Amino acid sequence: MGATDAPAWIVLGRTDHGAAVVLLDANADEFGRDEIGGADLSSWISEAESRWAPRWVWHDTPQWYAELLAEGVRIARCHDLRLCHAILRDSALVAETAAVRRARQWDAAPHVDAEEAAPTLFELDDAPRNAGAPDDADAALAEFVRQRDAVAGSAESARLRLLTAAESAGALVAAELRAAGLPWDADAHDRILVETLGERRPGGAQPVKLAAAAERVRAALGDPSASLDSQPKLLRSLHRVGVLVESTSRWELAEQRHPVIEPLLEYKKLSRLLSANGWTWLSEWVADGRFRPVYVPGGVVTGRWASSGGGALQLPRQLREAVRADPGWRLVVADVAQLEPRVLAAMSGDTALAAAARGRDLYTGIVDSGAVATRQEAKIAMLGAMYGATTGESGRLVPRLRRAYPRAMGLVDDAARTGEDGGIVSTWLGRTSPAPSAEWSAAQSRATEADASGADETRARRWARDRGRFTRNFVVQGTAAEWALAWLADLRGRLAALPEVPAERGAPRSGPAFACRPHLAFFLHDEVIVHTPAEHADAAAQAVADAAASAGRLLFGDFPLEFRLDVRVAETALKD
DNA sequence: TAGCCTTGCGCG
DNA sequence: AAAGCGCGCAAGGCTA
Repeated sequence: MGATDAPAWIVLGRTDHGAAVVLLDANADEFGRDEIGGADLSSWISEAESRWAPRWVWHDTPQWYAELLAEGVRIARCHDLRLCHAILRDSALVAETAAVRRARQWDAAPHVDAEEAAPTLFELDDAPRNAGAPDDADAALAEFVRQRDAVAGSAESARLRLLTAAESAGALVAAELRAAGLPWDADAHDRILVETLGERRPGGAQPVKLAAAAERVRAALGDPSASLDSQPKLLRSLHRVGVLVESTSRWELAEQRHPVIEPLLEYKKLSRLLSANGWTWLSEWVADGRFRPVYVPGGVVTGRWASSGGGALQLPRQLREAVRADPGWRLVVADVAQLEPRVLAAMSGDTALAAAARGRDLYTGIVDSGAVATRQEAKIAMLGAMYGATTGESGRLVPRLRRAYPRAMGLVDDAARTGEDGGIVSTWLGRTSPAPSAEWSAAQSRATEADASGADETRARRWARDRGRFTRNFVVQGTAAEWALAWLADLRGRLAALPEVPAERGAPRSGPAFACRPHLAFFLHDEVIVHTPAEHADAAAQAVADAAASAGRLLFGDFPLEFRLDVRVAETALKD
């Protein structure tokens, strides 16, 4: 690495023998280019990172960063071309999307590890969508320039810069979360399973307590061979003994009075634990004291992360006790109180709702304002407003919120109306909802034709309402996801600046780039878990809180709203 | 027998 | 059977 001006950006691309690097100045003008052999790549990147702290531009974060992390190289900033392409291509804030939209090769699905990919992935007729984004430097540079132009040409370029930076930072976090893993105590998990399901039995037989529950169900059904795992068969068995339900869901069963109900609900609960997070899950997903789920940034239309494998987004609260810090380490478990209503208050500029949220539980604040009588009512009403409830208690309470918080409610009502009319809506930073499908539009025009049937009209109206509820929620859920990305990105930086502990106090199972300092270990929409040496736990907890305040300012400036956190420092993630 | 669909339930 | 959004996953049943 020779003497050269500091590049603001470095574009990376694959070559046959390693990587091509393109050095760009702050205007994204190229002023240098080099080829690095594969064996030297991580050390070159490491040195460039410490010398210049550039923003790395690459086609797809997991395909570059996983390997760097494995070799102990951490970077501060990147620009993920695939993720940013998806945002800019659809954003209503971009005035001229044609160039980005034309670059179809960047419409790539999230990368899936070769070992996890099903063979069919490459046989489908929409193969180009799954082919992955181009990985050579010239293609990356060209796409980067297109994206820069798209952002620069926007009247809201500051928001789009923030969004693309946050999305890219999220991609780094996702790779780091996978590399670090969530500390998981397999023995504690096993104890929970044995305690709940009973002793494991050989030969694939059901564990003791589960089998006992099954026997009680069969006794109540008067049928020793009744099948409990097949919905149609179970339904017929229930009908035979006079339990006339239409489904076998918990909600409907719970309303029935019959000796079979209690053991059946018990059986379903235990059976669910066994199949979703039993010993099979444990041996498949927990290795060497870590649960390493695959996070998929931007995997949900709203901008939330999805996950692939391991059910990272569905870990039952029941198992939280198995999340356990390494010896001498602690967990900082933090979640945001009522994130979405707070985000709604901020983005709509509703000072009355912000006032209700100040210094307290937001739902309590709504009660104190006199809009509704109880906290439970406030919660049901607020969720109903954000999800589009029209019936039941929720639908009945929403109008009271409309009177008390017209600006906030006006924002979601407008989003719903736009969606019903076939329009698109955008989050605070500019992520934009997909346009309606051709089928949806066809159904709407069909309903306006002179010979449209009543069924045509009913269907069109139902689909319009469905879409209205989607766009109503999109703006809130999507902006909440943006806030959470900003929180994560800021927190990641703060944790990296905390002091290391000596190597012998490290958490070697967390991977070389994290082993000796506080690091993120889990993220779920509005919650983070940080794994930290005990002596830095307070500093890490402070970082979590400071990052939340920082994220609020980054998105909403001086708007008087706090994002309250519930922060706990403990050895397990068990909720008290 | 593979692949798709439905049901049900876990999470926010 | 949730009312009212967004997901992933396992299991059974159906179909080609």
